[in-house]
Amino acid sequence: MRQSQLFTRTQKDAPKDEVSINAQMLSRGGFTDKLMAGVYTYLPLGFRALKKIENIIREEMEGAGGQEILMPSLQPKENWAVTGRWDTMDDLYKVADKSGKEFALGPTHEEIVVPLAKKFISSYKDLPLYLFQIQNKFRMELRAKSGLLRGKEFFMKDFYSFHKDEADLDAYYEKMKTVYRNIFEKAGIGDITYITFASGGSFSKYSHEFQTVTAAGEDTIYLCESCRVAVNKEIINEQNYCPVCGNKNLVEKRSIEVGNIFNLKTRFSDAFGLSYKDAEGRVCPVLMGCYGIGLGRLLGAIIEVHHDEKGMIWPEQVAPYLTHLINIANSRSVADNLYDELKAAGVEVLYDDREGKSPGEKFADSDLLGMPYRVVVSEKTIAASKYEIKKRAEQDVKLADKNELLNILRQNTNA
RNA sequence: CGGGGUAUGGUGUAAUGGCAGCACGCAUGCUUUGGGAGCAUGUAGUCCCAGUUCAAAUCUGGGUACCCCGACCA
Repeated sequence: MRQSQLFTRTQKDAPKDEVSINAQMLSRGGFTDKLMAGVYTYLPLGFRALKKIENIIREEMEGAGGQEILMPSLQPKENWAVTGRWDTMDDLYKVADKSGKEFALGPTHEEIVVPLAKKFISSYKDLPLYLFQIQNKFRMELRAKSGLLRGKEFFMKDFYSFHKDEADLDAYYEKMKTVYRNIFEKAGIGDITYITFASGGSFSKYSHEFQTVTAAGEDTIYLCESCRVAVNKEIINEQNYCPVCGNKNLVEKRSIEVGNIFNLKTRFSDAFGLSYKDAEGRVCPVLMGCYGIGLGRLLGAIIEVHHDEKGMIWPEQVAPYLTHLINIANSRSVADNLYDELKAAGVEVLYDDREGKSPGEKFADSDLLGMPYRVVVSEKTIAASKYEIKKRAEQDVKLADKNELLNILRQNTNA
């Protein structure tokens, strides 16, 4: 992408109504635009990062046997009346049409996916079944805050598993813990994201959250540093020691909940009468698990964790572009050629081809936007027949000829 | 939903009752090019509705929006 053609430009100052690091940097970098409190537009750079996250998640969900579907956001009241959540879920957006018929804007999709599954599940041979979607959710947050971390409309992956018995559900639930670990590892926050025991509701002792430790978090967890698991503050009164090793010396940390997995058992299949016939012809309830990740929140969490005073520092797998190519030479011809060659080699590159900008301004923009690699073409590099390459996260600058450059960038290209 | 705060060009800000100013951005021209360039000429603003006053960005009332703390948060 030629930066001279890019829809957005950077801003020197953050808008005064954004306080959180992620919102300030996303706004300054032109990654997102706030429409209203808790509701953001993803602009080209932000949308690319979101898509990178989406692709990581999709790959892992498909690897876990998930089949992707897309369910509606506009949902009939009747489905929510069946589970009782029309009246009890107080962050449910309710809308009505001209005739007075009422609808919910989906905050989650158990009320839709269970009746849907009922149309196709009738035998033990149909189980297990794994369905997921990546889609906008709506929740009436009375106090949206912290940029992308808590919104009224947000992009979420929700995954639902259907099982014939508890053993199968439990085994799959354990498997999903590993799948989730992989996702957060790829997203660049694996080392500071901890599986956390949280309230399990009425059907199981615990649910499990994936909590990323950062001062910007709004959750409080108690971490067992040796087991690398945590306990959410919400259950610390019942569970004040490590559930794995019994350690009582837990360390209090602030954290962001980037994922949650939940054992639903028969909570929703009972409500909708979702059952199957076993090999003996007996009617049995289907057991369910659900597994969520907020993509926007994850994106915000990545920035909260990976930034410095100059800007964002994107992990390679979620960066909008791998490389930021900057021309500060008098002519664009050398940089133009390199841009074409990088693209031809499959390297994702944002090319600062803008005229009339000072080098300082281009470097400052590059630091703000935070692509993993910066490649500079200048009079000095042209004279040396080299290119300058620098990692955003590191100070060292090195000169490389074209082959070296392509090798470095290619080995980080997952194309 | 309780409490607190804020609202001035696209962004950040100044002006406490008396000419709405500055910086960045943007536009045009010339110069400039390794860490947020220079000069010149332009562009663009007082959240909304009432009220007080000779006069309101400024005072009063109402509304709206946004931010922060708390509550809430399958």
